Amino acid sequence: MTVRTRFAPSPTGSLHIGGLRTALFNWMLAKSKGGQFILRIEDTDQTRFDPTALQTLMEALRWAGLQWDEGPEVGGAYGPYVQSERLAHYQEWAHWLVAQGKAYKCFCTPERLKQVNEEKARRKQPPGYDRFCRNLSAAEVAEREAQGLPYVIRFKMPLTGKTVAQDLLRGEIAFDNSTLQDAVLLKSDGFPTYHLAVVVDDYLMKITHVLRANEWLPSYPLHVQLWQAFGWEMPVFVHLPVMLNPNGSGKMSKRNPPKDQHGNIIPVFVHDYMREGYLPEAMVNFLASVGWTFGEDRDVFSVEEALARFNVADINPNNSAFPVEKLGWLNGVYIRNLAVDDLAERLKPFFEAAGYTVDMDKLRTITPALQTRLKTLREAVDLAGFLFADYATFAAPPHDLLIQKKMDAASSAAILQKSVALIEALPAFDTASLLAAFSAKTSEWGVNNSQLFGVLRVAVSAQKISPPTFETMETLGKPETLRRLRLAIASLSG
RNA sequence: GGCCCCUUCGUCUAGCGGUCUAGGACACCACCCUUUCAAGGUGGAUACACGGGUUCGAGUCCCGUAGGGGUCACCA
Repeated sequence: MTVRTRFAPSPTGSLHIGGLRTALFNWMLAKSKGGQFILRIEDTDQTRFDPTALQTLMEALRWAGLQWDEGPEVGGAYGPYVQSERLAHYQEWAHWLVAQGKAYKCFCTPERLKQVNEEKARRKQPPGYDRFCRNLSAAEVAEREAQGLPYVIRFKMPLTGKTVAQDLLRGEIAFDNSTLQDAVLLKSDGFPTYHLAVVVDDYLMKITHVLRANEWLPSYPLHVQLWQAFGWEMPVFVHLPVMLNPNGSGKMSKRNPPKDQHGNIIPVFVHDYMREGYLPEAMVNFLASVGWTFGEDRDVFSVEEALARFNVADINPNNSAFPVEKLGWLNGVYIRNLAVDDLAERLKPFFEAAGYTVDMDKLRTITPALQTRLKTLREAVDLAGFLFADYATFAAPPHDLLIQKKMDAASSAAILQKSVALIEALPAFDTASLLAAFSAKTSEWGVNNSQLFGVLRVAVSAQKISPPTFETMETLGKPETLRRLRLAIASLSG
């Protein structure tokens, strides 16, 4: 039997980082077994539908390399893959359950439901539907239908006994049926709830393994009962651990975004990570290693290597804090492993997004210096954006930035004067030549490396932190370097 | 609160009854290197939640307790 897994998000907004991991595990299981990975869109809540979400979702999945074998834009033998286009199936099966006596029509209004719950709250009873319509006689039902009253279809949960659910990671989980509800299967607008749609579709689409967030565990017995009521053979269920806030205090939420130790907001959407310049390879490596381990004490691995040894049963069932710091480190590792030209190409759009016009020759010149300094691609803009700014707008840095430890304006200006002369006399203008020429002068000029290179750095970059000074100079070119040094001298003497 | 899940360093984790004086990684600290910032090198500190069992032997199995998390919609 070929393995078929699915990722079934609802298009209500951007893709959550946790959703991407759920998709990844599903994809890994299918791909590691030579099976199919299906994308299904669960848009059964008309009130929360976001028309832009589907595109965003597919973009994020493709960015991460999780191409689906069946689903929107690619089709497949079990379509359509959008639930709002499959209403007839859900209605058919919901009414089938009613005909079998396993579900019933409920005519209770939202107002009555609210009243029931308020009454229960007053008596300190747990909330829930009181099953009023479950006991309606055939005549009473017929009468309400004749009146044209709207209704929902509810599942007739067994009142006694236990529902035993199987989870691959946890074994058997038993629930007392008496604690379970008569859940709504079909809403009054004719749309199914998640519970009905997920069971019907997983069956119809021949899904063999359901990997979903463990938030679904509480409604799992309902699903088990549904599968049994239909008489269908269940897929294997795996409830995935949830990624919590970095401090472990709760789910990573969109409304209260988590913060790191510096008070910076930690993004929860995949698109935020794309925008910050995380590499998809690093992101996949990272997500795969939260809840699952490659083994051999290895933390850096390719997705192909992961596929070769992936086994769902090895997933760790306990929730985990979202290790952001590790993601940054991993992304840095992947950046450092990139070929220089590749990195330069990936960096280009980030400079452009910041409004700079990118000269690829310049970018390639400075890229090796940036490579060991980045955790994200976007950080390159803060570090080296000045290289791509219009030279005409360059303003000489202020004194206090220029003047290094144990130096003053006069000595700094003097050093810069000598530097101008040295560069002008230099036959070549590249990092190695500059380094050799300047290194030879420190003792003669009575300064140390830190002082000399420091004043030069600030003079050409106007930044205290920058890529290495001579790489920066080479990238700027000789005329611009000299111009900036003279500007600094003028600034110091002014 | 009811129900359900989970519990090894600050964090992600290895461990599936003896090889554990508990291994790796991130973060942290120190030192080295050094042109700022990084990267790199070396070293260091830090964990089996607690209490009972089972067993010759428990981080590993069982039961309690505690803690954390999830969930209680005509949302998914």
